[in-house]
Amino acid sequence: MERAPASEAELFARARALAGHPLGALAARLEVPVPPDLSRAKGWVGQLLERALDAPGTSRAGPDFPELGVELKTLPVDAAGAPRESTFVCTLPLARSGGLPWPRSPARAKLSRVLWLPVEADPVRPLADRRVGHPLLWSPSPAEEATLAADWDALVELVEAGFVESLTAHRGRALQVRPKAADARARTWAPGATGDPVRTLPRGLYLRRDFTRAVLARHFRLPGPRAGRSA
DNA sequence: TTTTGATCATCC
DNA sequence: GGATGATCAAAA
Repeated sequence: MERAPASEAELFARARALAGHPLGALAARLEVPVPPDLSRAKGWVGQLLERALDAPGTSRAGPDFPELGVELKTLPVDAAGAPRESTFVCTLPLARSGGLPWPRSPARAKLSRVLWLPVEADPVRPLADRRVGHPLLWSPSPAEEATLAADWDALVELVEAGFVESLTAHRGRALQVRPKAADARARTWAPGATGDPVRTLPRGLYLRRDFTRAVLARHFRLPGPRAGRSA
């Protein structure tokens, strides 16, 4: 396992082969040390799976599999297979979002083709024992894409109008804007209310958990939103 | 310092 | 319990 997968089919086959395996076994095979927990290694699972799937490299710009145009996203899920967290999409280009329509947005570029890889994320379960789930190769449906596009346009419009400081994570049906920085003191430039640039906290675009839950539910028959108790 | 990978910690 | 805002590490 050294070369990058040459096709989507090969990538997906490799991902399927990981299903059911504990992270500890994959880490051992790759000779990667397992941290005691994720508090000081929040990206560890994602980076481990990149390696397990022979992604060309880590921390590069662009899709994880450039030849295939596929983005890899690990997804922390609970015992029922439902996502436990929102999903980071990309940094929000605060200073230059103006005139950037959804079709050419970095968000669309990231989300046009995604290999979702669920991973058990029950915090009481030791990291090494958490298993990889079944993969899903996904592109937004027309309805999903319409929702994403509408969110992008609305959020970017607020930023352009100088409302970044009052933009909270409550905005957006599928996409939301949240801090994305080393800490709360980080600063970048954004349009201000007066039209002059102002320094502000860097923001990222995240996929709401209900959105990814629905994506998984359509494919895997998981409990959807407001699912009742089992009979 | 920025981009990549995300989860943590707190408040409601 | 769940969402929001804050934070952590590696690599380039």
